[in-house]
Amino acid sequence: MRDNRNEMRGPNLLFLTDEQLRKGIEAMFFAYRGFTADPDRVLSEKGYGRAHHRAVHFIHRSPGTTVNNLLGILGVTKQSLNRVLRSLIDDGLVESKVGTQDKRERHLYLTPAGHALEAELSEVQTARVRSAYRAAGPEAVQGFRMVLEAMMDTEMRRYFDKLKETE
Amino acid sequence: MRDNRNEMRGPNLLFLTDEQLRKGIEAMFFAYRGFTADPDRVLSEKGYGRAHHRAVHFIHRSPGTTVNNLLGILGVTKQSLNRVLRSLIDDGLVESKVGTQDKRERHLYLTPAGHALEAELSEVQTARVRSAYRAAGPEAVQGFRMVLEAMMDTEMRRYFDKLKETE
DNA sequence: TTGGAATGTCAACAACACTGACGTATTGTC
DNA sequence: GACAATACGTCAGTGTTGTTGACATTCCAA
Repeated sequence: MRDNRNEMRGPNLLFLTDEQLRKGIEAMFFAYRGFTADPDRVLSEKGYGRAHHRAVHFIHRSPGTTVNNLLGILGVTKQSLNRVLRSLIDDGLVESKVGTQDKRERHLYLTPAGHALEAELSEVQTARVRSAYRAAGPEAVQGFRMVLEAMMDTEMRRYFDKLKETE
Repeated sequence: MRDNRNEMRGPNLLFLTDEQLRKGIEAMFFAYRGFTADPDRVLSEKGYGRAHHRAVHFIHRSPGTTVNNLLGILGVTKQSLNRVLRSLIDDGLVESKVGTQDKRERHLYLTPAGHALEAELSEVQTARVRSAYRAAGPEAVQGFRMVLEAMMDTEMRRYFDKLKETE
């Protein structure tokens, strides 16, 4: 059985009760739905899915990234990623260039059309996050980010920190 | 084009820059993966998926809830939910009782086996959230919750608040 | 009592993840 | 130069989870 008496250890641990934790879990569930709702709408109009969004986002973030690197970030199999990349390349949103040093690698870039889709997706998703940030205030946002980072797998945090370096 | 010059409106708006927002988006993505990783492992051992987890969670949370109510909370089609409920009922984890007042309704309850699975899933997921909360501290947790709530669709927040009433 | 609304079920299909196996080109090593 | 390892792509098969469409049952109100 889980320790359910954190309350008795002092008032500063009240935020660790099972009830608080469960509400955090539910908040995470509902919020993530909102988080993806707007991009999902845009994507489905164009016959794409969430997987395409993720690929486009991280290629935009790290232009020239290799397939292997993207695989690590997204945490899916190459077969799964390949299906998505295939359609993006065929539709002219992503360009795949053979590596100059290592010709086995493929470096991925967004085409102008790819940048347009990225901008559209980013637009609607950022709007919601911005609105949430504004409503909650700067200190809340800092706490939000701290909890999220602590919630990641260590391996994922490595990728996250790498992306953060552009800060 | 999005306004990219919030910095110029005063130092208190620095948290609303595009860069900050994008990092928030990525944090949300990576953190949600961690958030679901542990339950996913438990579920796949037993031949279930994330949808089963959600159903079990909310039936546990609101015993006797109807299919229709669950539909609203989960935001999927009834056909999709039905498949999940079907397997849970067949496996003896969930009981479906015909309503006494309105015989069209089915009221859902966890069986002892259902409660056991719920406890196991809750255990591993809560452990991660608890650890993240502990690492971030109470004020961060409060901010985390505020941002998440502001990020929900208004309709989802209604469900969330309803669940919160048991506080 | 009859027709419409609400509730739930069955069937078929699509998106997207997975495993496993294999092929090809390139790189690095012995 | 032979050979293993790496990077990428692909084919085939499977499973979960979402979708639409069709349909049975139950309730309620005209």
